[in-house]
Amino acid sequence: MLSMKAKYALRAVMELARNEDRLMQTRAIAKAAEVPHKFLETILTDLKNRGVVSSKRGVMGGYTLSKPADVITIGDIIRIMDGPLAPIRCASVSAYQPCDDCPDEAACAIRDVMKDVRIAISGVLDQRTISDMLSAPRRETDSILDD
Amino acid sequence: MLSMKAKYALRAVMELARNEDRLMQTRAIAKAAEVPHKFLETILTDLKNRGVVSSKRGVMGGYTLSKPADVITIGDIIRIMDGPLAPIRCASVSAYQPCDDCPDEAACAIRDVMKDVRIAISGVLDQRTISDMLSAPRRETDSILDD
DNA sequence: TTATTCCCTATCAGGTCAATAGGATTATAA
DNA sequence: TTATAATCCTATTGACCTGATAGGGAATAA
Repeated sequence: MLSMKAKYALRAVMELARNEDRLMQTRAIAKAAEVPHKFLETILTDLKNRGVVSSKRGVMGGYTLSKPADVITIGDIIRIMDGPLAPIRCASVSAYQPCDDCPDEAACAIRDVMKDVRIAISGVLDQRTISDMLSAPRRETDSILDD
Repeated sequence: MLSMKAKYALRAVMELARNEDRLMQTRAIAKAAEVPHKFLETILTDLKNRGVVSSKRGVMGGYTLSKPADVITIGDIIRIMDGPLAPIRCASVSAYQPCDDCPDEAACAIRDVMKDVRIAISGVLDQRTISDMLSAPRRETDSILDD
């Protein structure tokens, strides 16, 4: 599940990317990205703590991306907001933790499948960068697969 | 995120699959699958309403799968327990719903990526069946991709 | 007719999510 | 040096979701 927070963060970062290196104030970002202003502040704090954006305080202050938009992936942003991509902790690399009700992890078929799901998800989200999203080439990916 | 409920459901269905066509009581399933008994009852009710299992009441009653284990996919079970696989409703086929804060869905890059994620997830979960999980061939799928 | 088993409704505590409030701190411009 | 504009910090809120249990009703085999 993609949280509101992650969705907002993606929109905010895209907005910053559109503004190149110019500082942008929270009010302006909030308006452009349609994110509640106070909520956006907490989001930007998280992004700052994880090195995605930089800030400058005081009059004429604001936020910028701290690295080029083409090295920031969608996966980066979503991990910061929502945590690991893996559907279950025991299938996670960065946040591995065993299930406390699992008698034999090595033989767990569920974990096995979820590892593949994790790979599938990160395969998509770590390929796409913020700059990819800005110059989104309309693809026709409607498939027969259900969800 | 895979909920406890979905995880329990998978284990329960696997247990029923191991028992072939024999009726199995909730207590036995709960013990074998290590699922809290009362919680399991609600899970089995859901599975029954969606045609995955059948039940018989009274003395000597119990549950069985209502179709062969090799036509029940992991995706089936997870959808019943946790809802659509898509990370966001606007990217869902079976449960599509527009974001109420989206000015132009056709131009939404986020939706575009999430559609690909949905395809990636269902690509994994709809290929694996319950019987696949029982005869799990230990694969070496540890990858470099992070999560 | 009784023991066993599934079935139904209701409830619960704890946690997470989305969002806001209210002000402290810092920096610029006048 | 002061007014102002901005980020930053702490705390709180209501609504909803999750995992789980309680208590009994209804069917059925022995």
